[in-house]
Amino acid sequence: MSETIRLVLPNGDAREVAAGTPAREVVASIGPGLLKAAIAVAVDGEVLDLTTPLRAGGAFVVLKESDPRSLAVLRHSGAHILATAVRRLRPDAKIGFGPAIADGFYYDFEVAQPFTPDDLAAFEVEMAKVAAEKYPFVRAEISRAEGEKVFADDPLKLERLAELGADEVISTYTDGPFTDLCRGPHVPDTSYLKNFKLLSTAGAYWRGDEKRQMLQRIYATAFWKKEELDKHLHQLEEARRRDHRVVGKQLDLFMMHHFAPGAVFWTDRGSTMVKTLMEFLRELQRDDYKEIMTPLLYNKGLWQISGHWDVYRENMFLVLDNETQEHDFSLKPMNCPSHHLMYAAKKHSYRDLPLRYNTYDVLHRNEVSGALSGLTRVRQFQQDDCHIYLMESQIADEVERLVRFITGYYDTFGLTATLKFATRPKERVGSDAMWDRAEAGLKAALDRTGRPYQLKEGDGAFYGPKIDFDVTDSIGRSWQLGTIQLDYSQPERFDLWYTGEDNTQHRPVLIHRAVSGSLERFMAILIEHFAGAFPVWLAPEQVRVIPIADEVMDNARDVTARLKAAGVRAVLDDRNETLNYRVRDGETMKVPYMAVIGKREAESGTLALRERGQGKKQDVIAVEAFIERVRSEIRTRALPAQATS
RNA sequence: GCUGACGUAGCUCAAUUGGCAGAGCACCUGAUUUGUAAUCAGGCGGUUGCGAGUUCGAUUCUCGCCGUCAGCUCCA
Repeated sequence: MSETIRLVLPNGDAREVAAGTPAREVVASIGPGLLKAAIAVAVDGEVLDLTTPLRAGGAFVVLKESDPRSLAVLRHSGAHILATAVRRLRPDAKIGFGPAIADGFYYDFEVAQPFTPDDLAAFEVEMAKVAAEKYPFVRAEISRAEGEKVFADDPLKLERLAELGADEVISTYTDGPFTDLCRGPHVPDTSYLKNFKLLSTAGAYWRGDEKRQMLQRIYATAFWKKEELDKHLHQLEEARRRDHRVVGKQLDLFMMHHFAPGAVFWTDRGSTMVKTLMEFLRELQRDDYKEIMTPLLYNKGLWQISGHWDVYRENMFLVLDNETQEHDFSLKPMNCPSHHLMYAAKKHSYRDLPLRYNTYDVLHRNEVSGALSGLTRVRQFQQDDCHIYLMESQIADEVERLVRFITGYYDTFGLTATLKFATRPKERVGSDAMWDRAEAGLKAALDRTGRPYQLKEGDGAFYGPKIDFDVTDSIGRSWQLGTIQLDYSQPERFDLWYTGEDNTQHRPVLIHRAVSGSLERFMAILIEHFAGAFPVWLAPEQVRVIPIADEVMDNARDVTARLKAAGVRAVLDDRNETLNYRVRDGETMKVPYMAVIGKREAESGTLALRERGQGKKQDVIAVEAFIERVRSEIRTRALPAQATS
């Protein structure tokens, strides 16, 4: 025990202390003020609490509130305090796991009676008491036998205990009446938890395994500062306010029906938007892509070749063949096999590569009922899908093009993309040499774009490496949208060839590419990203013409007709309602422009323009000038001046 | 699929311990002709998701089905 370890402080100073010295003493030796502010420490990046005996030396950093890692410590302690409170009020609760997660923490309990919202409120009050009682978090390192005694009544903990290796340290943390099997680290005492909120309760399988029992999970969050908590809660509120299911109804974009679960009914307004998105994509792909349309329903023979029949059948809608009385047919869940059939139907020259087939065909995937959610998780959807057949030597150029294409598309919506480069997984097909080439090709292409990207080792598809595009929306949420996947496997399964310069047959390489993911989900993201206040080019109704009184109706009709003739989606609001009523309705429907026409405007060939979100501010401008302005905004796909809320 | 909550007019929501199912908005009709976020009056609108059961009587209680929502990955 007389061994000493060496700790190097951020300023370069070093401390030699006896192994086993609690971190607290080291911090205190640096300065008493620092000890007060310290939440935890990190040794070579490993976060430890102040009571932990230091066993190894290394870079020594004291974590204060300002360090993001300390927030995870607070939240983890919050989970223990939650369990402490629950145990007081529901002594029968068996404890599961209670980790910190991205935006807060949770704790899983096994209880005979599920928690109610009233329970949650009571737990929250009790947690505040536990915090006020200021119990220190006391770490203890114990033997397996002791552990079995301490957790004799907690079968879930015993299960975890039994899994711990013989050489692992078994530690517990105690705050007042509650002891948990826990690796730590924790804040010094329960009073550190001041700003927290219990959010929701839901079932969660023990160990995430659907074969195991269902536990009751309580989700919560905590922050150091009240303002941060309030901001977080406000953002949750904002997300609810923008919920595409609510906004979609308000703006009359789509509906769902229980006779077609997981499928979307687009209204004329919603379908106008979807068509506008497709037109935009078509324009971008006009020159270099071949848009094709292929069948939706296929004999299982196709799926046996593709491998879907074995590994994906659960997710496919099987269709009964009336003649054989067998489920010999299936709606397609993906486009690639159909595209391969089309490719294979002809001889291809190397001169024709890269050959890019793109489509908007409808796909069906039989998601389990509990997975469905609004437009973001559906059973029937359209992908802006593309399959590119090319020579290996063309990969780098092609991928570079695709990255520019996809990020450029997102830029149009003001969505910021983060790239993730996913490399070979453990389970994979193909030789190492093939993977070396594929990964090198993708990487070279990525580097050439100059875009930063994250490396996700081992996260690739089984048939090839891929680039995923994560997009951040206007309120900071992240969505996985586009993907570029290299595939050496399907060209073999489908026995695809091209004739090379040397007049022999070669295997093409395949790239799968999607930009929006599904158009349905992309619509959901756009609705929430813009909170329904779409850019003019995308808005289902671009201009609403509002005549003040019947005497100017003819003029208003004429202006509407001129707008329509200029390609503007204009609607005449000739309802027998007050001006105020119609202006309010236009604002509620988030129409970008309202063109109000009274006697003065009709006589002078102008209109009084009211812009969405600009309140009373109004410009009186000539009709022609306005038409030009709107056309220009449509043509340039201009974004709203600010993210309208 | 599993756990829990929920399902009342087109929409948002009411309806005391089981006792005639309501309101606002929307829609229709009429009046009003409006200068920038809801004009007034009248009217239409429901097998309370569907189907059983208990009961004199069910929106309410029980069961089954359908659907919606949250969650079921973030490793003591």
